[in-house]
Amino acid sequence: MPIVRVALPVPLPQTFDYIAEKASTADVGRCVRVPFGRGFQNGVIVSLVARADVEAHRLKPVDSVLDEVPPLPADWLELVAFTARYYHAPIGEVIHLALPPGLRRAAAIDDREADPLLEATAEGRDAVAAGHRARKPRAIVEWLLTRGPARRSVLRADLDSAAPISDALARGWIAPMAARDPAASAGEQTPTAGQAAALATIAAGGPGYHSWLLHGVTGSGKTEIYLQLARQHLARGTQVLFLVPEIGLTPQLETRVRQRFPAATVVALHSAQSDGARSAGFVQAMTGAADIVLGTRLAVFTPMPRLGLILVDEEHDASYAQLEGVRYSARDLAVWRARQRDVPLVLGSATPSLESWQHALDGRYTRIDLAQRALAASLPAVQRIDTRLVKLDQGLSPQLIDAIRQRLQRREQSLVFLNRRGYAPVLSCPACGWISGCDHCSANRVVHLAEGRMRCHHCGTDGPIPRACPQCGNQDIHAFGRGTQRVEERLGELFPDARVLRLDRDAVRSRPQWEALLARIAAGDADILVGTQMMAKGHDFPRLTLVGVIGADASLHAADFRAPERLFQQLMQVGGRAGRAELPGEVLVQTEFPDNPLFACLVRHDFPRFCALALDERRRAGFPPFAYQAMLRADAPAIADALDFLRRAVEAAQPFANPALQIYDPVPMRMVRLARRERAQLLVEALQRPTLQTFLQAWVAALYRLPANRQLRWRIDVDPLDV
DNA sequence: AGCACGCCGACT
DNA sequence: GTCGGCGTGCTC
Repeated sequence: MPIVRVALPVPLPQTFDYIAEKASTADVGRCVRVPFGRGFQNGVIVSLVARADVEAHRLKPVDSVLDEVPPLPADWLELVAFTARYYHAPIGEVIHLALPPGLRRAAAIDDREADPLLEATAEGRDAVAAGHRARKPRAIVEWLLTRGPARRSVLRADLDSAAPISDALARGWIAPMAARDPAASAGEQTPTAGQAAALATIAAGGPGYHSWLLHGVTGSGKTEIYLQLARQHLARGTQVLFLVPEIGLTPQLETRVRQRFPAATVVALHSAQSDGARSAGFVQAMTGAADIVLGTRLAVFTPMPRLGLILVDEEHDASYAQLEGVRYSARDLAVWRARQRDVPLVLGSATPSLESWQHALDGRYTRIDLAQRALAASLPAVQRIDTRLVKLDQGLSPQLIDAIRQRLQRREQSLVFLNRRGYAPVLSCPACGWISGCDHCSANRVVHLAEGRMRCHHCGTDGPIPRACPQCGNQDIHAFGRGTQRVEERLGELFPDARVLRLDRDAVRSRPQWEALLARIAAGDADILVGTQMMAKGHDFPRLTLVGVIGADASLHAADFRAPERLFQQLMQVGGRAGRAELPGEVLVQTEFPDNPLFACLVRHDFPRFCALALDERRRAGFPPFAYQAMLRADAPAIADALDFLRRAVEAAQPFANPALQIYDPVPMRMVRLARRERAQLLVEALQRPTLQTFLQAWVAALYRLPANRQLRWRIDVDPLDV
């Protein structure tokens, strides 16, 4: 009697065996419905086994094998198994995360192409030539005749949304294209010398595994390189996986890819889309119908039978790391995946992560430096303003205010960059010392004057702004410090005729809102922008010539050893917004520490030098990438319980202790309290990855056996980014 | 995670 | 006398 091993979406570190009378090896990778406990669960058959790992009488029969969907391929199961093994997560949970919900339920899959590639027919041509009086359908034909075949969605987006596409189809003036060449490329740019050299180098690497680190400043044309590489691989008949940090912030990239490859089937995958859309895209990729999969970190789990190339844009971006639930880094998995499938991988960034940079120094990756900006613009002039020497006006130095004034006179745009939302980070009573702490977190509630609320940025709870001190009744309470709202307010007072626009998570809540604001900026309908880190991400602002950075010092001496890396990346990225084409840019950085080497590197745009300094520090301190870390985190309503669990975890580690492995003491987290729970953590470190992994495997198994209160939750974080 | 079983307070 | 609190234990 065949026995199948099934991964189920339960937080248990094991698989479950079932009897399946008619199962064969062909069913491995299929979704199944199985009885589990009281009810039923959907899972995936991961293997066929000769013997169950429990006594035979405990085995239950499979309820049903869902065979409308082709089974998930073996290489996909390997990827999922690797993820579970490396991140020490239950395999069922990894599958749960990697499979679209619709597919897990395995409803009938709609395989027909929802977005056909349309072309003008001979009849359509005649109708245009004859000047047929049906003006609107005729316009569609004319569009296709001038611009070439296009997807229905592209037509919809480009023409009047009410364009009668079905009418034109019914008239036979346009028709879905029968034969298509996915590599047909529209509007390809002639590569610059730098781009051509990069393309030649990568092409010389051949179709097998190779990791390339494409380092190019903002505007050096990395996207064009990605697209030309994609074209080369599409021409070979292979699929391209293109990972991006957040699709929400880069809507124009999806459009650009679709327009570049009108005949290719482009599938976008991200967590914000509907079940149906995600499942459809997943199946299209799995059957090989999709040519390009463009997606966020989730998309690394897309099965792709013809995979030929993996692209990871902005590889340093923190959003490749999933921080909740199963913790994984899509960038690191992409590297594993490229190796597994023996395909080339391109990691691109203007400011690569120190991990990737070091890999390039070690020769594991090959670095390609794209020096110039493609648009013949020079890099912005970066200057430090020593804030110890001047009087600040709501955080703004006289030099910055002057520079903004000059931009206003020249009708250019300025951006004040400040990584702090809200009006003021804390409200406080000078009489009794009361401060606006959050009841659920060890953080302060931030004043949001625009909304008239006090809000905790960690747990989201909010309340009205008190008029008097809740503790002593003093009416004279003050908002200390400043956030984007306060700077926006002050700039409005300083420059009453200027149009000041604030761009932060509070002002931009949705993608349409963001696009509307971007359009406003592009139209020149704003003079001064006040923005947080969301302004650092790749957008072009043609009239922006000044970036003022205020409040950068906070990250300079933060406890997190990665803070300077993030700061430098952020400042380089946001600085890259200044100056385009014919207008030179200027960046003014306000700091009390102008002598910090980080700023010296920034002034010279010397990313390699910054990396050398930062890596040297990391090496001497024994931090990643020169050590491998895992963090055990526990949280409970009371810190004592979290710490107690971690202490017992340390004891449980003793049998597997290894002199090459360092287990640190449990400590409360920097922000102990978050959303009514108190948190502690325990760091484990080794100089070699296998040392750490061998230990973790044994230790995590022991942790599952540790008795723990139901209130207590724990998780392991391999290669943690926040230490 | 669910969802059972299993022993101690206020209720028809 | 029961209905129900959430403390442990299991799920092939």
